[in-house]
Order: sequence, then structure tokens, then C-alpha cells
Amino acid sequence: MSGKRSLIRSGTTVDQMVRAIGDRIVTGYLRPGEKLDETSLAARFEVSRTPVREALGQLSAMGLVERRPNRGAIVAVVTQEHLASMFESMAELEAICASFSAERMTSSERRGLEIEHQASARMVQLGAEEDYEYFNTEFHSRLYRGAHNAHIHELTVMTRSRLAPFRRAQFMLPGRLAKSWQEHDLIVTAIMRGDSVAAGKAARDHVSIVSEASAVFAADDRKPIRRDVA
Amino acid sequence: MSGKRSLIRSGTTVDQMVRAIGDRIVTGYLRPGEKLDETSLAARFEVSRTPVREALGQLSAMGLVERRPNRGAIVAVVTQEHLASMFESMAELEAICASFSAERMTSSERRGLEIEHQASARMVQLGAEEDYEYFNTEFHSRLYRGAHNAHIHELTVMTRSRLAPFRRAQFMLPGRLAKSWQEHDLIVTAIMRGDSVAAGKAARDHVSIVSEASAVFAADDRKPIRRDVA
DNA sequence: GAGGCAAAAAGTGCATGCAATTGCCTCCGG
DNA sequence: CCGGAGGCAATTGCATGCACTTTTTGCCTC
Repeated sequence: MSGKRSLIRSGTTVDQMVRAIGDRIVTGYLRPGEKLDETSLAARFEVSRTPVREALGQLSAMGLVERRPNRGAIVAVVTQEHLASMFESMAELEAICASFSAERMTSSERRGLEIEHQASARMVQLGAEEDYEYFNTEFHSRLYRGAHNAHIHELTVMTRSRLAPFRRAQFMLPGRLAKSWQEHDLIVTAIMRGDSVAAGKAARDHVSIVSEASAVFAADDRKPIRRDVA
Repeated sequence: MSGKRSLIRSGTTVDQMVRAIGDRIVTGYLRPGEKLDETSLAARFEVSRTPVREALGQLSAMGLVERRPNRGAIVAVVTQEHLASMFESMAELEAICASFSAERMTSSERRGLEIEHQASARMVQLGAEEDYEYFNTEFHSRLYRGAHNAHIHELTVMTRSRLAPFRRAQFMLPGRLAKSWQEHDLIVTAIMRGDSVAAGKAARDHVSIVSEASAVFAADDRKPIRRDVA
């Protein structure tokens, strides 16, 4: 009833719910610890509880939400310690991708990386944070694809999305934009040389620095919502 | 089987289904490509289709099953290429764990690793493959825990379980048992020395060898069931 | 006024039912 | 004999309903 939602139904309803809820978590609209009430979500998206339940289950399997039997679901709360472990993992994963990329990227992939990277330099000059963020995402995606390893790609993207809520504000730190570009430059140069060791090290260092930049905000994000602890 | 399962219902029904179906996939009882019919599974486990559906959704999120909208679910079919990428990832993940372990294991963890490793030597002498497999699993688990990084631990266990169907027969190769132990020995020695580079390399090599040993069987496992391509 | 118990309210977990989509089989035309 | 269109059976997708668990609230007692 109610819905002519059937018109915009691209995939299955469950998939849409996974994306919809997942996006809200990843973008920080839903904060860690926030209660995810099945009935409200169902009402909010004008579907029944069944697809909502399935979506929550899948998001739980992905680690984005936490499910307590008979006690509802909440947006996954990550401890400071677990957050650190995710950043550390991310650094290693990026290092692997960069390292593999240095060895395996096709010449057209190398060319594309170089071109995009140079294009992003303009964004730095303009101080266009929003636009730079787009190039930044694209840059890292190219690294993941360039590794030519589907599974590493999957693990990396997954980890990246779980870290997304804690990375958003990183470019607000003054001078971060230019510094990020320089770090990217080190990675690109190493990849162009086919120097896998240097590429790996540069990528690891890059993430480590982002990690430290984000830690500041992570502390803020941790305690705000805690309705169930009273 | 087919029992009064309601008595032993420890977690939620969905969790049990995830474990039950997941186990059957991981242990190879359900083969890649095999159709997972919701109704049959529901009947088989004496539950309704709802928890089966949710379980399939979660297993799909984990990559163990593949879901085609409106067309049912099948046990995930991995191409030769994707399998190779998983083994390669596994090698890198194990390398990271071993490397971190070399740096971070507590002295009691080091002691435990050493003791278990020596104990497993007996299994090699006896040629007790079943028992050695237990020690082998435990050995790797210790490496994952010793890395003191929850997220890497998670990624590694996940990847390992997805590879499980293709690793089962590895110890059937003659002499594999003794060779495996020697490879473990290299890792242990490096960890004891706190040599993270050597530990990482030894772990990576270990997995690479397992990978090659398994490739033989993977080829067999790939085509058997293909009901939907006719 | 505080603490504890009990009953009700809220919310989750699973089963069942119905609509919709898919795949197959049949039948017809070429 | 082969190719295609239409209908039928089977299966998936989602909604609804009921039972059980948890939490809250109100009352009674101390």
C-alpha cells in the first residue's frame, strides 16, 4: 500500500535498504551507538519490517551495525582501540595495493593515475576541498584496482567504508590538502618507477598520517549518543 | 539430525542457520555452484523460510553465497582467478600477522606458541594428519591473535574461512606434513628473535606453498556442479 | 522517600500468506 | 524440424500477525 515506491525500485528492496542505511552510517548521519529501531526504519522508508530486518542483518555481517539478540540494533560502536586497529590495517592494506600496483599496473593504468594526480594539483591550488576529496577517493580507488587482486580490493574497500565515518573531517585541518597531495606524489613516483617497496612504504605512511589527523575527531565522535547506557 | 533443535537453541535461529549453512559450505559438504533452495533448507532445518532468508543474506554479505535477485542463491562460485587472488591476499595477511606477532607478542604468548609448535612435532612423527590439522589451525590462530590487531584478525579469519573449501585436501600430498612443520618452525624462530621482516617473509612463503598445493584440488572442485548453466 | 516487585507496553523473532517474477513446457506457425 | 509466443508451475520477495523477550512504569511496602 502507500507506495508507488515500486517505480524507483532499482534492485531489490533489501539492497536499497542496505545502501540507504549503510550510507547514513558511513556519512555520519547516523552516529555510532544510535539505536536502529526496526519499526521506525520501516516507517521511514515505507516498507515492512522484513526487508529492514534483512538489511540490518547484512549490515551487521559487514560490521557497520551491532545486533544484540532481542535487544535491537545500534550503529556499531568502535572503541578507540578497535579504531586504531582499523587504521593500522588500512595502512597495511594500502601498502599492499600500492606495492602491487607498482608491479602490475598496465601502462594505461599508470598513465591514468598520473593524469588524475596532476589534475588534482589544481584543486590544491584552489583550495577546493570538496573537489579534492573526489580526486582523493578516485586516486585511492585506482590504487586498489591497480593491484589486480579482487580479494584485496574487496577487503580494502570494506575497511575504507568502515573507517569513513571517522575520516570525513580530515581535510579541515589547515595545510592538509597540500600535504596529502605531496604524499600522493611520493606514491605515484614510486609506482611509475616500479619500485614496489617504496610505493608500499609511501602508502603506509600516507594512511598513518591520515589516521593521526582523524584521531582528533574520533575522540569527539565516540561518546555523543548513548541512549542505552543511560 | 532433524531433531528437537528447539532445545539446544543457544543463539538466535538466524545465527544457527548462518553457522549451519556456512559450515556446510566451508567444509565442502555444499559445493560451489550448488543451489540453495530456501524451502528445502527451511524444511531440512525445521524452521520457516524467514530465518533461512536472513541467513542467506548474511552469508551473501560475507561472500560465501551468491544471490541472484528472484533467481535464488547458490554457493559462491569462485573463478580460478579469484581463488588465486584470495590465496595471495591470505599470504599477505598472514605475513602481516606474523610480522606484528614478532613485534608484539607477550612473553606468555611466545611461550604458548613455542610449546604448541613443539607438541605438534609429535603429530608429524606419527603421521597423524587429523591431529596435525588441529595443531595447524591453532598455530595460525595464535599468529592472528598475537598480532594484537582486532581488525586484521577479523579480515584474516574471514579470508581463511572462504579459502577453507579449497584447502582441505592439502595435507594429503605426501611429505606435506613434515614440510609444513618446517615452515612453521621458520616462522616461530623468527618471532622468537623478534625479527618481524623474517617472520613476515616466512609466513608469506608458507601460505604460497599451501596455495600451490591446493591449486591441484581447486581445479577439480571447480566444475562439478553447474545446474543453472545447463 | 527509596527500593523492589509486578504488570503492561514496546520491540524483537519467527511463521505464514499472498503477490510477483522467473523458468519451463506446450502449442502453434513457418 | 526448428523457432517463438503464451500459459503454467515453482520459487522468490515482501507484508502481516502472533508469541516471546526485554524494558518501563506504577504501586506497594518498608
